[in-house]
Amino acid sequence: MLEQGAGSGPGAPVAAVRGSIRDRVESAVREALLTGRFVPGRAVTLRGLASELGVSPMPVREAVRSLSAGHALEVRPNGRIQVPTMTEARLAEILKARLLLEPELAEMAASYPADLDADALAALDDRVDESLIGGDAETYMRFNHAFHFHIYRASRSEVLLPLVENLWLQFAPFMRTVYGRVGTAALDDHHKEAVQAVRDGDAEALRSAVAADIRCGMELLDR
Amino acid sequence: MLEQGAGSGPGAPVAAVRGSIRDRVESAVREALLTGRFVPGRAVTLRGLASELGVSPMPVREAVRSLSAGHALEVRPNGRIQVPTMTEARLAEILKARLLLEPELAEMAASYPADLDADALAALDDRVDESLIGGDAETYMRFNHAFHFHIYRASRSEVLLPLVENLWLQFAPFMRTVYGRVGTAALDDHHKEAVQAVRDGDAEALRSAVAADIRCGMELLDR
DNA sequence: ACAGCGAAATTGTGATCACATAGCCTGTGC
DNA sequence: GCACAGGCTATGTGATCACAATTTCGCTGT
Repeated sequence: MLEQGAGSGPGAPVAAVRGSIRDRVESAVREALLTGRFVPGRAVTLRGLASELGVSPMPVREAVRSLSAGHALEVRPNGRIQVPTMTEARLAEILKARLLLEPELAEMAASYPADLDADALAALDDRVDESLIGGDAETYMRFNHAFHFHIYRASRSEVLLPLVENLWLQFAPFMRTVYGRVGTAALDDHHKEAVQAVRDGDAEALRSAVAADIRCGMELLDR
Repeated sequence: MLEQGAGSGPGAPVAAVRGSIRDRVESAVREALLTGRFVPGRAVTLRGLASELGVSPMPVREAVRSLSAGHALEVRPNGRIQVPTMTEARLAEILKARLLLEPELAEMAASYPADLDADALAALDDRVDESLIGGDAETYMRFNHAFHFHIYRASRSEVLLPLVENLWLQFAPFMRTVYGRVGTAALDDHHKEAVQAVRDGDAEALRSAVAADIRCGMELLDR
């Protein structure tokens, strides 16, 4: 379920992955949350994750603790851990926060056209469209995330960006269940406008495109 | 240094030592950061904290991991942990984020006048003024934090509030060093206007007062 | 067949140990 | 006097063990 790349055999440090085992675990869980492989309400156990990833429970404890600090995972009163369930109030707040922060990041990013790299962005959008047609929700979520954060990362933000990353971790699992119900075909994003804004170097247009894209995803939920 | 017993002054609720040792450790460190007892650049070691608090390094590891996830503590490339140092860019972003989120929380809070409790809020502001005159930066920071979050908590926010808490953890240690240099006497907040707005039940006025208060603290830094 | 109870398994928490590495300090040679 | 090398210490990381609380499952009695 969570295997990532090369075999996790002992003695094979897997040069590609960086640093500590804890970081690998955290990356794996983040990826699972962002692509919707972890469904809301799903129980997450330390030993379970540990054995899935072939590591001891120790690094899992720290990774899970780190994620639950940002409400990407939920620690229930009895101590058990699970993927948070969504409520109407929480979703409304997440969308409010997104509309406040993400357009701001987009506007900041417009100051660094080289980092924005319109061609790379357009290529990502193509992959988004492909997966939309294919109806593969997991792939769609991966590339949609990549598209957005390709823009946001260009802002070179140290503060807003981590906040937004947390927000995505919080609503991604829920979105996956929505796509499971209504499918992905009905989605129409505003990525094209964003790409054009990047090509034009129009910061305000980029901000608007991002805001429109977020609102668009929101409307999907009224059904 | 980190004791959180009866010695702590009023206004320092410190979450009444619930449950796990890890939570106690995390609360203690949060409190130390928010009141400026942890100065930027200060080294934080697991064993050091553990012995200070009289616990084993294990719960400290998780508490520190949790805090570093929100950039309240910084894990350096070599693995060492320290209170983050402030940069101009980071500070600018934090203030931008505060101006985006905190007025929003204030406006949301206006929907719950009972929770806002104008009298309690005014009492907190009195304590803020007292400590401003006394020049006790640590007490001032404690009550200023209590004042703001008394308002914010009334919003019953589940998403924005944790984000703002993280922001405060990030800039509080730096503010302490500023107060150490310029003193607290020169501070003029907009708390009175906020209290009045609460009494009037004027959401827009409350939002403006909070925004003005944040901008005010920002101007202090240009010197 | 079903409700109630008790044993067993699961799970998070905390402690202790082992280890590799990065700092730091001291001692030595120039 | 100063630069450098050596060992020594401090520190984070990961593993394993013990334990209490909770859940879960199976058994029993009616």
